[in-house]
Amino acid sequence: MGRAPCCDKMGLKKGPWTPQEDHILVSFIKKHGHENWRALPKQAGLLRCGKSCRLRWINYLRPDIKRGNFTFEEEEIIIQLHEMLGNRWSAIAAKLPGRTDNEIKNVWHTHLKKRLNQYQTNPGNPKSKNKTKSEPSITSQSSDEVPSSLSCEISSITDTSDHREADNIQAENMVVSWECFLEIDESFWSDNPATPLLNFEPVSDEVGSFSIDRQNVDDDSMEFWYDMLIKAGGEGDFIAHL
DNA sequence: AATCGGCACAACCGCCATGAA
DNA sequence: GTTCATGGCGGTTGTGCCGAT
Repeated sequence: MGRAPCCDKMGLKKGPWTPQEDHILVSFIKKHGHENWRALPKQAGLLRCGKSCRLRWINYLRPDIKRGNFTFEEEEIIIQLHEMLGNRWSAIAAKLPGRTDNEIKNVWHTHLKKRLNQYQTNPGNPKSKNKTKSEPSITSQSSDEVPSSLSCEISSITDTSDHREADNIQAENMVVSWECFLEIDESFWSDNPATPLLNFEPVSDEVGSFSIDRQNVDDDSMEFWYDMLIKAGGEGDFIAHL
């Protein structure tokens, strides 16, 4: 009921698009727009179904498509949005101008899922990612010493939640408390191998605190946990107080 | 040089939502 | 209210490329 017949049943072409077909499609859309995808291939003289034309245009031929590799910032945005939105690729794509849901889906399955697994299964290891200006950083006020205590300052809020805070508690151990409206699945805490290092005190899925014993946690793990906090809550810089 | 396996990505498939008739 | 056409979305597949053996 209501479903259009499949392309091959109508004797239409499938498979990779040729440059000639691309040219025909682009020229037609530039001239006439794409008000009716189903009628378009017939009017343009293409032996393709409307669905195929639409996909080709949206994922490849649109003039505002950004070609080339994803930047590190884009990948980080995808990871964060995926945590919030799940596999809603079109919603994620809407936040990344010039990128398509298909492209994001591909990059997720080929790169980012793996990277995320590495973070979670190996939090103590140095991350392979490159540092960028916009990333949170751990800084020590004395250049070559390991900080003995840390405070976390949340300087801004990046999502639409209108109420979120993270407080500083400066002590021997780092203690971070947060309050946000992102759902944090219970399994997140139990599945994470570094959890035993934490003194985790949940009040609810959304509110709680954890402390990290600096004696048992190296800098890379500290950074990992700070990243996790960023993903759950906000953004800012770690500042070490020696 | 040939083969194999993994990766990357374009394209397809099937389902759902929506709106018009 | 029902049926149908269409667009949109997420999952999956097909295929070419490239490095390892």
